[in-house]
Amino acid sequence: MNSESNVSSKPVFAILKERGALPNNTVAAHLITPGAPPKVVDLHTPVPEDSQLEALPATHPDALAVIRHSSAHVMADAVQRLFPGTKVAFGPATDNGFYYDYDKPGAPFTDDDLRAIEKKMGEIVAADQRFTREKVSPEQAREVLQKTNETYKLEHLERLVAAGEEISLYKHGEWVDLCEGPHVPSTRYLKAFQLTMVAGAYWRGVETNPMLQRIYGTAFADKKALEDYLKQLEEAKKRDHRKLGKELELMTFHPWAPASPFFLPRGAAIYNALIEYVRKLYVRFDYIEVITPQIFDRELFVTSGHLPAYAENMFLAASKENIENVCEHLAKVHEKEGGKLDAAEVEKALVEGIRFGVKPMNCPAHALMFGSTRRSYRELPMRVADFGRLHRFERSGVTQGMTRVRTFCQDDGHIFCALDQVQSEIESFVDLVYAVYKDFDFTEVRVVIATRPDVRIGADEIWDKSEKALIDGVEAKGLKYEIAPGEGAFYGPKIEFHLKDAIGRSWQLGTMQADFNMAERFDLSYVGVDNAQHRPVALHRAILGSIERFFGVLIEHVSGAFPTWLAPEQITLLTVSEKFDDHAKQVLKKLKAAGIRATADLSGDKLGAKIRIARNMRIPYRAVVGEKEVESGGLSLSSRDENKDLGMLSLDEVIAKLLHEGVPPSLRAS
RNA sequence: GCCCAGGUAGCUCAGAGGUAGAGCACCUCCUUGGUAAGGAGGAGGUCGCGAGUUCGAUUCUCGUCCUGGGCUCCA
Repeated sequence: MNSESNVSSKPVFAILKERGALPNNTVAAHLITPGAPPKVVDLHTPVPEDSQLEALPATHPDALAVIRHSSAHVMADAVQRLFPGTKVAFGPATDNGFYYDYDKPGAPFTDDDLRAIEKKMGEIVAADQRFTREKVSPEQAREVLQKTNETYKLEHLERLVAAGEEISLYKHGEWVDLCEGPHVPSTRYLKAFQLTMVAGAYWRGVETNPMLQRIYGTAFADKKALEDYLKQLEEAKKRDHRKLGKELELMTFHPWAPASPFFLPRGAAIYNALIEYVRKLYVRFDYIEVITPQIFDRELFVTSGHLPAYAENMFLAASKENIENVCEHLAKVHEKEGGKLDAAEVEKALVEGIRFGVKPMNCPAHALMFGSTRRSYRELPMRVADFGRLHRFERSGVTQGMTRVRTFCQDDGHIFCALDQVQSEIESFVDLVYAVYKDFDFTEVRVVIATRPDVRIGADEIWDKSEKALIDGVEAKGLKYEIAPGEGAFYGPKIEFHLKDAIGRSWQLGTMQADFNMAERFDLSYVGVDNAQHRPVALHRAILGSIERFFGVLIEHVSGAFPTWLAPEQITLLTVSEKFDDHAKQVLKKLKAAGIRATADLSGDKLGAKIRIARNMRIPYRAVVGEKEVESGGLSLSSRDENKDLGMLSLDEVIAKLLHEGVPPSLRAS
């Protein structure tokens, strides 16, 4: 932006036009600098005449972001026309649309308001107002924003000035915004938009800041693309694990256990199959499984650092005796202080008097086990697995179906190893994770490295070492990754493996965390080859993450149609009439004896109805039992996945087929 | 926790200041039917919970719990 060129500058559209490279649907352009990612510029921005440029059609993803950002401006314009006195804050494009945050005096926006705003936006679009960019001095910007009393924008301006950023104003019609752009040439280019919802959002996302009203919208290059997107959203809703979980009788919830799933028999079958799958892997990957307590003396959590670094997320537990002791203590203080008690005193008494904590993580228990006896370097790396149930108090507004719950089980494990074993443990864990995700047909895995948070334990040198170990490990495997600054756990940085749900929200499932703190806090050691004491390193890791969350994401991934190896019912027998019930019962017995999860529909329904029910329940195989089957001793099989009739198969063939498909792909014989 | 929207039968949902309705599921009976819903009848609700306004509240008001969408946080 500040490169001095001796070539004269011209607006982008003029240059492209001269070169005959400006198609009709162009909304912006890429300014290409060798060795750097292309920069999106608007068509009226002057650039050096010899610039390398590429016209962006409306359908290009980068152009879409421009369209959406411009839509946000037009929405803000419409809002301020309809609701004078409303201030604007931030209004960016997002992955699926755009939003703008408003400080609106009086009542929040209603759905009717949204429709009115859309209508006003339509008028602004029809007026074909040009977007213009103006490079200004901080003083000029200040003057404009003070005149319009845009206090949020003024605050932001001062940050930009402090950071030494170039300041620009964008204008369409009479509406001005502090904005770096780029934008479409004119409002007429906004052909398909829709406002979707209102939500509260804190100014700058900080909870102590005032809450603003955020209006979300979406915009596309044309009406058809918008309709396709809305249709896709509808489809995604059908796959929602909360809806399917209810329909397929997988789980249920009760207000008396908020955010805590009950697994119904069918859900429990899948849940157990997932754990069985991981257990088999543990045999192959040299893990040892342990079972640890649920409730601990608070001393454990003081030692581990969970109190106070994680206290807000913990359930504390007390015996009746604990509470009586606290009450007695407080009663005495109350008497001595002449009837006065201050809140701090009460809190102190409570926190100290409530003796127990419910574990939110397994690691402290594993540390105790490691420390329970003298350890040798020969035992390392020691890979300790635990399917213990964890409880975390999640704030009421953040829980969500199965993907964010208050009680869950992780395929958790801690690897105690020597410093020089860290790298290879990280690398082999990455291999393990990818092998597992492949079995579930998850291909879009996002890798994030989360670094030190503000609230943390341990010295900065230790954090430097931990973060480097993770980055080295991921790079050694040649994986692409993003850095999430400040997102690490309080005891160490994390590699996170993210997968998307039906609605496109990204969830962390697998994780590996390097922890140089825990061994220190629990004073863990092992005897080395040199006969001296050494500190082990602890690696926290989970593959599926929490079984609950993984289950939720998996339901959506397969739309409730679980592969045969996970399906709660692998095959169901459908009798043509009651006359064949006895035969069906015999076949059922044989299937079950062979280890197949089979059921039979002996209801009075007609065959067509039974088929419909079985299909709706997404059962992998349906077998019809009638006259022909009784005579031949076989089964007429049809497949959910191939969606076709497989014809008459002998019972042995059916059993062989189901046993084969009954194991995860990576464990099958052939 | 904060902002917004919800909570009516097991499920999906309609309804309205005068003590509730549909479809599916469930129960009984008829039908014994060969590849996506055969028929008839029946039972089932303190309209999330608690207060207030009212002659009367499931409907209006307030509080509370739960769910959903965001903000924020995490597996």
